[in-house]
Amino acid sequence: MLLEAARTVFGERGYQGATVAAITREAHTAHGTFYLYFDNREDVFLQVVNDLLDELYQHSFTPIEDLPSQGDAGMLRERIAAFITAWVAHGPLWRALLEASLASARVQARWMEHRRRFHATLSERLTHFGVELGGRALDADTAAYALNSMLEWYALTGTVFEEPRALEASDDVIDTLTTLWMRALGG
Amino acid sequence: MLLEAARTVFGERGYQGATVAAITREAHTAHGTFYLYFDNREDVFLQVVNDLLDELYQHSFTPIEDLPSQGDAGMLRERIAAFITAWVAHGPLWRALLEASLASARVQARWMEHRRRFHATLSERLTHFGVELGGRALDADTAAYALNSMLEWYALTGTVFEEPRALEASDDVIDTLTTLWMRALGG
Amino acid sequence: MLLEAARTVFGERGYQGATVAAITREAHTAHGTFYLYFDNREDVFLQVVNDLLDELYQHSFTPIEDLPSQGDAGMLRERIAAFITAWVAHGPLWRALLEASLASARVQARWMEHRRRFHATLSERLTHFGVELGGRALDADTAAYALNSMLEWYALTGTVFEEPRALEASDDVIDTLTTLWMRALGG
Amino acid sequence: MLLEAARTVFGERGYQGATVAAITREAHTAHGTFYLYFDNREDVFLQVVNDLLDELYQHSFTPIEDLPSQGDAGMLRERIAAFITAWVAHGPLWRALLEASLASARVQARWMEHRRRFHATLSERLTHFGVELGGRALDADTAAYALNSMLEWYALTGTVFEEPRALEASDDVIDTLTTLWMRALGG
DNA sequence: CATGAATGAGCATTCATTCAT
DNA sequence: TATGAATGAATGCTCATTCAT
Repeated sequence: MLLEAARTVFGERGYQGATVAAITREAHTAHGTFYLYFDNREDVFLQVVNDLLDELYQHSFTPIEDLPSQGDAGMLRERIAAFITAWVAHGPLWRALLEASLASARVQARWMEHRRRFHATLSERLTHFGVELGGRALDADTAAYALNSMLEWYALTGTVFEEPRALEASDDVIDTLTTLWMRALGG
Repeated sequence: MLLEAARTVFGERGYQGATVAAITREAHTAHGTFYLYFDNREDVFLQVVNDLLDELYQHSFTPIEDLPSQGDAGMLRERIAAFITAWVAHGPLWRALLEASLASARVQARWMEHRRRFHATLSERLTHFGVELGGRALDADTAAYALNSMLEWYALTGTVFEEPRALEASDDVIDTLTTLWMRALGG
Repeated sequence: MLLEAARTVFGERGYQGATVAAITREAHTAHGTFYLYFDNREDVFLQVVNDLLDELYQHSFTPIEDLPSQGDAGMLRERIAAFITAWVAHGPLWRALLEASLASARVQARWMEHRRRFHATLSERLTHFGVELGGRALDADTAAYALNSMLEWYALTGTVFEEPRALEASDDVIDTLTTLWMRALGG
Repeated sequence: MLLEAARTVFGERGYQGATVAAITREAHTAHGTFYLYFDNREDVFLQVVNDLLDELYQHSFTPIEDLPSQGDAGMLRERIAAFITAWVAHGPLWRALLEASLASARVQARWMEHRRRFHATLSERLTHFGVELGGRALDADTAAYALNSMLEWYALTGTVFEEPRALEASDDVIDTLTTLWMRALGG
């Protein structure tokens, strides 16, 4: 099937390297068949990453119910573990997503939709629990954005830049990231 | 001069969009002249970003002498401000760097060299000051990597994804990022 | 019905622009169904224009019984009006006919058959009434061909080239064309 | 040279049939060389027909100084002969022009510019000499347009539709066309 | 050192036509 | 009769790279 073939090829050759010819070759179909199902590479890529984005941002990171404290750090740890694991599991495709986001405004927009929804949720939580910065209130939006950036880039650089450290979701890594979050939020 | 022209063009059109023809046009030289000085686009790009990387990782972020505490948070704040400012100042070129890193292993390697040297320094500091996680020692490498990821991705997404939040280095943003660092490090 | 759909599509998109897919889409039939009824685009176009050509050359321009004179210019005027009106009524299809005639020898041949029959009739009339040129006899064939060319191209350019002048069959236009004919024929 | 090769190929294969590959093959150059000199087929065609259009409408048909009368029909005859000869000489290219005008708005516009300038000149002449229609003034614009249409379509159909009658500019043909003009104008 | 014309491989896209169901 | 998925040839266009001058 073409969608699966596309997924394979995007994983193997990235976004720019995935030609329509390569996809149809992988799928054992004629070149023209591709255009029966997709408008172009951008279109097929959007279909490929759509599920992935849903899984990452909706399933693995549902709203945090309670401000994490030293006591119930367990829930936060779980989310972080799920997030990192999801990235590690589909590394090559995330790399392709990054590439595609630099080449296609539509792909970028799709990704950003998901990210923003997640930030909004997170920011809301931080605001609700009144995280403080010294005496002043911590800018919840910025904090949410920054903490998410930490996870995202940690995960992305693992595959994208082949940083061995970030290539697997070991317990030590999860522990450290969780602790950083907890402390940053004043837990 | 060709190198300057290349810098301009990479800034305007990104890495993939920067053709040799565009660079020579900008430099008012003949197309063939390009190949007297550079092997190809990858080569010229490496020369263009070299200075930038030096500036970012060596100048703006020299080793931190003391573990930041609430009292002398000033120094940390300064470094963070310098880091973010450096990214914001050359946004389009960093975007091009990201693009290039996905297309060229050599560009990626060059960037990673700089990053790793910085991580090593930071990790060393954290180890030296014995940052603790609960009773166990915090994994200094991972923590250094994660905290830097936070800054880097915060800065990158500003230009790359046109996230308005991260497009300027406002005082509020610097404050928040500094606080997150301080707390994460147990300050 | 496919034939009607084809007529619509040829009118809307011209000959070259009318794809088999567009015709079957318009007809709400499957793509393959087209080939049950027609060999290809040329074939269906021939069927579409056949009626049109009959109408134009046989109905609107039946033989002229008498040499027009200033007195009974009425009949000639009527024919000319009918001819111009027929072209104006189906402008887009005539445009398609012109296109098709340049792409397909068979379409061209079909059109020419009709034109030649008309010319023959007209030429015969001119010969019969002994139209003279100075002292010598006017070349009836050439005259018939030229006068018909005048009308045809006047009508065609209206739609084909969007010459506003020739887009409607106003009384003034008909008058002028009639007068030119009458005088040319020595009436 | 590419322009000459293009001219040859347009003559041999028409507008639609003239692929860039055919032109470069004829010119013994690489495919890409074409795009060094032209933007696309439309562009090269415009350059090919530009001279032709100038020649036809400016040189062969300069303004008529005096209303032709039976006496000085010579000048009118000369113009008509020149016009018909010009068409006959480059038949295949005019055919291509007709094709191109149906496919490209820019080509059409270029042709129409020339035609309109010619019509304006002719119409002006007719007005100046006060050609009359019965008692009323003949619509000079329409008459000029129609008489030109006669010549144009006579000439075009010769090559385009391989009407043997119109394939050469014989004396008899020129005589007849001249007479038709003279009479139509009331000479 | 500098030029810029020429190259040609590479890729996306369209569409008439076929054929198994 | 009708379907519509599949085919693959054909074509336009880009651009890194070479090389004779």
